[in-house]
Amino acid sequence: MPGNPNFMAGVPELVVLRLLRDREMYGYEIVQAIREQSSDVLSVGEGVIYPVLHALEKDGALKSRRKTVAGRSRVYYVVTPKGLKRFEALASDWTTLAAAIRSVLNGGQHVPAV
Amino acid sequence: MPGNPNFMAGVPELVVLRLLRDREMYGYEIVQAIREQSSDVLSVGEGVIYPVLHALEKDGALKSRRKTVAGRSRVYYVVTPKGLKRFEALASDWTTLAAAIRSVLNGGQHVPAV
DNA sequence: ACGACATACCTTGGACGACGAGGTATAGGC
DNA sequence: GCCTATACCTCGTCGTCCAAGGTATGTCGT
Repeated sequence: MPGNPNFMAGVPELVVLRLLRDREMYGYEIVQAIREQSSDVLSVGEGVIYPVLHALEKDGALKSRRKTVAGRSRVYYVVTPKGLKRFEALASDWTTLAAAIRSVLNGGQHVPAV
Repeated sequence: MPGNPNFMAGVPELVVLRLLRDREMYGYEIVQAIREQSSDVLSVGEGVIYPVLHALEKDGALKSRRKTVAGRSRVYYVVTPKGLKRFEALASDWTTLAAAIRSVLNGGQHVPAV
């Protein structure tokens, strides 16, 4: 059957998990944090982030709670242990992948470990 | 309208152009070269490569010629100047992107320009 | 001679992620 | 009162990737 885990996909998910690993955040905040922390290179809009958050929560990787701050109702997310494991797996995959591509770009030589 | 250039896409294209920059190659050979040069991390099958080759040729980034080697009929591809420019643009984009993601993974510090 | 395998090309159908656009609601500044 | 920013969300679309399958021909073992 067709429809395989696209080897390139899942970057938004990875980034979201990374941000939430540090502290609890809400969707709107995450969108801007990604923009800022990547110096505007990554522009992952709300149309991407909210579905990712919902999917991660449904999967048990995140937990949410409503909080009202400064008269604003927000949905804050925190990473669960399961989410942390998932982050570590994704981060590892990404590192391997990026190294492999770099390796090809450099002419097929082996890239020495850091 | 929806349907934007997916910011993550184009890795197969990038890799194909990189390989062909060194020497002319044919599809079947490219598939295996990617596997080997990436130590099996990148497994980009024929179903990906052939369409990419056709699209690049149609775009004027590659030129093909049939050649028969050792009783085998093959379609060899070479990069055109246009293809070279395209490769350089893609490679630059990829480098920027990978740095941005790495930056976020490392905690949002600024990555100095290359 | 014949089957099995590797080489070499190609197309099709579909899954999935990413995306822009749009829709709702409230708070604060002018 | 109005506009903008904040904050949430969903829908439809689209591009990309992918496995599976199909064709053809050369080589090797038996």
